[in-house]
Amino acid sequence: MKSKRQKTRQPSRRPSSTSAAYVSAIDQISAPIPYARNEVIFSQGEPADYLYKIESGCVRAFYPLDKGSRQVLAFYLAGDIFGLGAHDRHTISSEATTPSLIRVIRRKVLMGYGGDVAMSRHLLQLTAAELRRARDHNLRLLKGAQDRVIGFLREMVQRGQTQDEIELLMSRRDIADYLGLTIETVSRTFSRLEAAAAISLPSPWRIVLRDPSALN
Amino acid sequence: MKSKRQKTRQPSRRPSSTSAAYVSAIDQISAPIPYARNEVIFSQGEPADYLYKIESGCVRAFYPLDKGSRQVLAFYLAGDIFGLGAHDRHTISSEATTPSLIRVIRRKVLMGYGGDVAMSRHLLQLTAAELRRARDHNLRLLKGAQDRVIGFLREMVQRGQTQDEIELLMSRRDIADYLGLTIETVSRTFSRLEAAAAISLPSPWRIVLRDPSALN
DNA sequence: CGTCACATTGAACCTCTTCAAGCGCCGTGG
DNA sequence: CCACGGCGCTTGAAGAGGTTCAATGTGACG
Repeated sequence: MKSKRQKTRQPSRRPSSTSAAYVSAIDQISAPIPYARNEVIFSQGEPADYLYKIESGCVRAFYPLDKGSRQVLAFYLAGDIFGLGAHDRHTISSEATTPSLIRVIRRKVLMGYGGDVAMSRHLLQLTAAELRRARDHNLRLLKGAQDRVIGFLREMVQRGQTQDEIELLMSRRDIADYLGLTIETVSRTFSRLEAAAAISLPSPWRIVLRDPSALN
Repeated sequence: MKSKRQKTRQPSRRPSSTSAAYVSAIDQISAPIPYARNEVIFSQGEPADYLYKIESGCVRAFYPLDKGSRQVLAFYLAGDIFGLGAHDRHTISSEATTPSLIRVIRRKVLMGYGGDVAMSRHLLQLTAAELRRARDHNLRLLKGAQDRVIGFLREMVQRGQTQDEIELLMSRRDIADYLGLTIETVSRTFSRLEAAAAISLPSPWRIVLRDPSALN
């Protein structure tokens, strides 16, 4: 079903050690596929044959827990690559939190058939970056509810495009499952931050940073 | 300084996808160095030129927080390799929790000068394994105190050699900083598990699993 | 216009933290 | 050799913070 993509390969570019060439290579050997809200991208236990790059939208990576609850490990936004960290089969699941465009790339195509050195290193760097983000998130889970929410907002600001406004592409449940809180606590904390004039919420999915310094 | 080791290569084994060849290579190009209790192995911000493999003992990897407190991200035991996940400089610190023997290996030696494909992949697998453990730990931090402690015990059993007995190579403070609890809560939880006949504590650093099924 | 999913707000409960004291081990020094 | 002092572990009681249960509010869509 996806055989014709295979032949679209890099003609004359030699593999440099920078990441730029590979990022563009990913763009060239794949087409964006639309995913609906809450649509499954891959599930725990499935063969990890593909990598994914987000064109637009947002994805949650999570462990499914018993009876519908889940622990969200990470959010991926436009430009992010995910699906790493699996040897053979995926150990986590992932779904779109909002309608998204996502590029799907076969691992084997990326690696070349024999295994390309520079691409290996690139994947290693990406995985190492994931590791650092997972560790940072560990830190966040130790603090109180307010600090977790603030940390989340700062992460969104840092990774988003805008400086003083955040477009939340995920639900309160997603945020709560990410921060290890209940949706009630998340909502209450938002309200408290608004009362403290640190932020304002024109709508539940739009957050304006009124006093960015108050988030420290 | 490392020229003569290079020729010590596996004679007739072709670079298979298993790790065995590289693990033994690590053992051959390094000698164990003794570290004292609480001795610093590397600190946040230092150049990440080396990898480390534990011969015996235990190491804590952690983020230093303000005023002496710290978040322990992982423990490394005999056989484990650590120092991964850094591009250029270490983002975490690490210290021995107990007198330990640790092999120190230059990254560049491992990688060969041009970059060895299979070794790249091996490091990628190790980093991916670290990522999975960091994510598992994330999960653990969401549960209640008793589940965190039980999860810790199960991890120690799984990674240790013995089946029904655990030799704790780290202090209560290390455990508490790892689980995001206070030392009081850790101690209380141990006592409660002992009262419930799930474990027994002949000494503070020795735990006997009396009822392994009770840890589920 | 009604329904449904999601977000917000309130009050009681529960768990973990905090503060404080007591215990046991081991090394040092008289 | 014994006494002392320090460090780490244990245990107890009060307090804070988050969860739980419950009700209300609000926007999207048929």
